[in-house]
Amino acid sequence: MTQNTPKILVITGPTATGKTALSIALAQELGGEIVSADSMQVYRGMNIGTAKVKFEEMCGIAHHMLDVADPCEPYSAARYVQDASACVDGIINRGKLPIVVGGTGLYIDSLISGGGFAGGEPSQELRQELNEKFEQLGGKNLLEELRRVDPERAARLHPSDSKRIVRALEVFYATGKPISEHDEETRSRPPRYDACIIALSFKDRQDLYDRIDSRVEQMAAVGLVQEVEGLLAAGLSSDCTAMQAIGYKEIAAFLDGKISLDEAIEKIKQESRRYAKRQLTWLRRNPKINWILWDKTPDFAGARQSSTKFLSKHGLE
RNA sequence: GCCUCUGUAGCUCAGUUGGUAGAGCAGCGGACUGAAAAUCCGCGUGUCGUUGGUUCGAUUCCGACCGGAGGCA
Repeated sequence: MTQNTPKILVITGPTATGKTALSIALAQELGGEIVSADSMQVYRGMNIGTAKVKFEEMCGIAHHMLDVADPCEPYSAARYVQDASACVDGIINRGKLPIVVGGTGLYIDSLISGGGFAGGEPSQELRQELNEKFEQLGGKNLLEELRRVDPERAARLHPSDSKRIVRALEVFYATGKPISEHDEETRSRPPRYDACIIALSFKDRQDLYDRIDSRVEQMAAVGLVQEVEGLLAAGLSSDCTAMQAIGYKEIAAFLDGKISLDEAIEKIKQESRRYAKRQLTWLRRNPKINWILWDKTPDFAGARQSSTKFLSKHGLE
């Protein structure tokens, strides 16, 4: 890492662990601005179901990377890196501390690491063509096709992993270069930022799950159904990326008469718990993370103290 | 009170003509580089209600008891 790699603070962790509240407290204390790292909070109008910070809660702290896309347009990790790095650089130029906060691990890692993504703008036509081919010929055959041009990547993928097989082929056909080669090259570049990463979670998994469950109840109580209704009325359809969001697809199924509201809410809770588990799996492999583990309930005063400690250890503040 | 059915994994249940058991869902672990709140992979976690009896051996057969459901009174 070179001497002048800009330093940033990252606050992450699974859903419903208090990232928003801690980030605002730290931004006030340290003179920071917040850059969201959440793949669903980028969409306008998706507020309740994504637990987006409310204006009153911001306490005057500048927030970036919220509401930057229309729910019907496809957003992506690559676009995120482009947009968010511009925000981070702007904050640094203003002499303030960038605080990246969110739970989308791929977005955060991609932002910090120096590499870009393979190929240029992905072609929707090519991708759709490959998706159809996957449907028709099956994963085994497509994986074989990939093996001929990129044996290294093919060896790592399971025949059922449609998204990754399709993407790997897409990159090869668009650029003539195997994605594995590209990834190797990009991984060796120096990181874009020198990040002090703090992750929040609970000591006891059950406490995390209880909190997720009650937050979902809250969302339902303050109008999640109406929010989804409004989005659907405005033209959001199930093939939009935004409709992959937990909370939205289930309520849409309810509004469609496929399941009851109770079933939808139970499903949202369960999917959120599973999502939190996947987030933990992602985070646990990163040895650089400084963990703050809540005992039953968040202790923000204590968290601010340990955060300051982590930051100074990192040469920040 | 009597009769019938029932009790097996967290849940719903299958099964063993007697050799200590397996599915789905839930759960847990993992992967992840332009869809990532997506996508994908792996893993049975068990006093077979309790207690006696028969048996080399009982979750399985028999008895009693306890819990649950239904029926007759």
